[in-house]
Amino acid sequence: MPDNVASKITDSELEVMKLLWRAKDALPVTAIREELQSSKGWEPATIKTLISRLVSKGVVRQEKRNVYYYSPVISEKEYSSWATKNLITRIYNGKASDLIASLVNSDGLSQEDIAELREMFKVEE
Amino acid sequence: MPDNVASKITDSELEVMKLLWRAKDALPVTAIREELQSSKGWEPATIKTLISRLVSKGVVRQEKRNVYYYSPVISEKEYSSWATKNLITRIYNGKASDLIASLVNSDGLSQEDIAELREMFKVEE
DNA sequence: TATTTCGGTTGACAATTGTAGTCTGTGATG
DNA sequence: CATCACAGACTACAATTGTCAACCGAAATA
Repeated sequence: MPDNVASKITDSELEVMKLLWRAKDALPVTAIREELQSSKGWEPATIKTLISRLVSKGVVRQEKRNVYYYSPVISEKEYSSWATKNLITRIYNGKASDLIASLVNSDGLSQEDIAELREMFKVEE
Repeated sequence: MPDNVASKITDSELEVMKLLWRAKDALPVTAIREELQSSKGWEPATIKTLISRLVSKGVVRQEKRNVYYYSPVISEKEYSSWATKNLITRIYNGKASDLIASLVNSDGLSQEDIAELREMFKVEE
């Protein structure tokens, strides 16, 4: 998750990553194409480009079988926590609690979220 | 804060915004240049470009005096809460509490942060 | 007033991103 | 076996981004 890796996952590429993360196993292009073609309306060429770029960026691995099978090199958790820390660094001066305060003060939390958070931060030790 | 506005503030541009947010009043290029030239090592030309782009994007306003004075159209709070919600939508499936859970599970929070959060989510009613 | 300085505008240029077409070889199918 | 479909590699191309230079007119200064 160094900057030079995860930061380079672009919006479109992220859609591919999400699909790979959802899959438990490596996927052939066929499967990737099938899903993204209908869900995103992308041409097969577009999907192939995105996959290649992810491979060159080193965030997707390809295993040779009959045909290449693709799987993520970085996990969704790694990526999302990296992206979150990145946001905190960039716009909350590194203070995670500022981020959360901002959520609280800008109606960014649903009742449900709040309930879960109460649970999460209950003093339990 | 509509997508089409805030989403277009790029990394370099954000540095300019931060400076404008810090200033209580509108600033002339001189002031902006002075600060960013040393802090960021940018050429005056670069700084002028960034300002112009922010103006065309509608996130910075220019007031004509002897010389233009620049001030932010969107506040830092608006921007940061927009950016946060954007992150939540893009990578946490819209669940703010997932973001926070990710912070908790990835050592993204200092002891201090946690203390503040306990305070924040204490069941108080 | 002649000269210097610099704000504002325009242009530039490489790298990245979003989106897609082409070509070639090989495995699937008739 | 002949043909087809498609995976993979390469090319394309406009828009955006990061950086900056050049020019022009006005303000400051000598």
